[in-house]
Amino acid sequence: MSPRKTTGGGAAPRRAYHHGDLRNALVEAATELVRAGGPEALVLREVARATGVSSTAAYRHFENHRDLLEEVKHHALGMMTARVRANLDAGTPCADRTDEALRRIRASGQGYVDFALAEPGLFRLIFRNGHRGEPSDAPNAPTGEIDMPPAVNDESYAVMSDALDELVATGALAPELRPFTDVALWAAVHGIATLLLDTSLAFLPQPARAGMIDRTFALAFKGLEGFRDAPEARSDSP
Amino acid sequence: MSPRKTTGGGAAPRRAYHHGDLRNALVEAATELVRAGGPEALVLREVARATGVSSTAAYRHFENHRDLLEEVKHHALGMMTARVRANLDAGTPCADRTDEALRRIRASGQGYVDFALAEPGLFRLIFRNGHRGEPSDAPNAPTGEIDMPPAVNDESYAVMSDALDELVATGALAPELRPFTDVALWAAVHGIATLLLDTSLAFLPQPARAGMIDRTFALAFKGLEGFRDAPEARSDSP
DNA sequence: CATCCAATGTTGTCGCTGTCAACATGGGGA
DNA sequence: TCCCCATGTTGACAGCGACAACATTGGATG
Repeated sequence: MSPRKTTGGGAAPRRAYHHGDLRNALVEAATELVRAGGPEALVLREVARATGVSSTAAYRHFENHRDLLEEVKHHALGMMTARVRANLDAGTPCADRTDEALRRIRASGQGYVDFALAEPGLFRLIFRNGHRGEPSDAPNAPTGEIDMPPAVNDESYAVMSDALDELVATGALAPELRPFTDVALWAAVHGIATLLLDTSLAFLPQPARAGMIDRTFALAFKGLEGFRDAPEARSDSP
Repeated sequence: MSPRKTTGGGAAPRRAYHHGDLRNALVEAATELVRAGGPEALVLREVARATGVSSTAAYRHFENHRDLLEEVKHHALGMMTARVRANLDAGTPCADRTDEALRRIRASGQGYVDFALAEPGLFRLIFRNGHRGEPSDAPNAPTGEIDMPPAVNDESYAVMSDALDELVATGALAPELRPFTDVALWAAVHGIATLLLDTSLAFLPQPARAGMIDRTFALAFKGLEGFRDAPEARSDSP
């Protein structure tokens, strides 16, 4: 089945000592485990077993369990951004710049939630710091820069962030409110995805879950609409 | 130190064979472990060690690892609701019914985030389904009822939910938009808390983090403001 | 083409964990 | 007073991550 780098054409008896592409095969198998059972399901020995290799073979390609997990995380993150981008390209662009920016925000957010619900195991892995037994905590670390790109998934986050800049450019978003609004939108989208996965909301029938997503998006976009003018102006009309 | 159920007043030599309150002591020690290192740090043998008891003693009070974890979860959830309630009672009530409802929503949300940032280990445990190796997935399970209380923490959630009902009563929230809006608000609050804990946002300096929380709340409340009228009316003025 | 070495894979082992069965203890009801 | 069962202990097993020592090659070098 899998393309082994065997010398002759013999079937099974003479197993190739060197796998040829073990690293990728391990990542693949590990990804499958995480997809099926979440981050906790990634067991080194089982990955080796699934790949048909000895228990410690993985140590030639990864430092330790954590290292392999990190690799799978990157892999999963790639799948996620791909999904977001696909969802982005699926829709038809709007002529109006503001509408187009809003469309992109909505599309990327929808793709984000779609991925989370379609691949809960991978999604849980992506948002996970703190390995087995580690303190998993590093508050106020030495990052220095405030305006660093704070995203986890650079691309899909950049889409939304750029769209917000575009809203500022078209006058649909008050410049004073631009900072941190990307994070606020991200929070809404990430929050509904997480809640639908990790709380009792997971047990609700599909229509209710869809309604919750819609309402969350509606709330966020209504809020964004309200961000058109700076908060200082208390009067209803100029 | 700890009140053992010894017969005499002797100091140490004659250890009481029966601990007397082992169950609570175990939960306490386990909670401390989770507080320090997150859910993964809960190790049965270490809990026993910390309590000064044999490795398998816990099995007289809990079915297994998962069972103890679940108990700690309940314990942690109690702490969280306590924090929310404290934050709620700390503020001064508003005279206006609408303002008071909004104040309660904001206060409970703020308490929610405060707890998450103050106790990341416990917070992570609370929002966690899927044990070691389990599928951790149960979509569209047999819950039947749609309008069941979907919350994890009944009390603090009920506060917000009741406040939304109050907003409908005072005319500050369109009745058509009332369903699922509780979840949408919860998503925003839960989202920002989760992001600040589990992503690179955790490394940003405090002012930036505070700004993100503020902006998230502002976005949510602006959205709530926009929920005053039903979405069908497209005109700007009646 | 022959040689050898470093990359790659294996075996054996250690300490740790969760869990079970069998045994020990003793407090409180008959 | 006695004895039973809840409570705690000891010993063991399998599975895990990780390391050290060994085996096997493929490809660069002569």
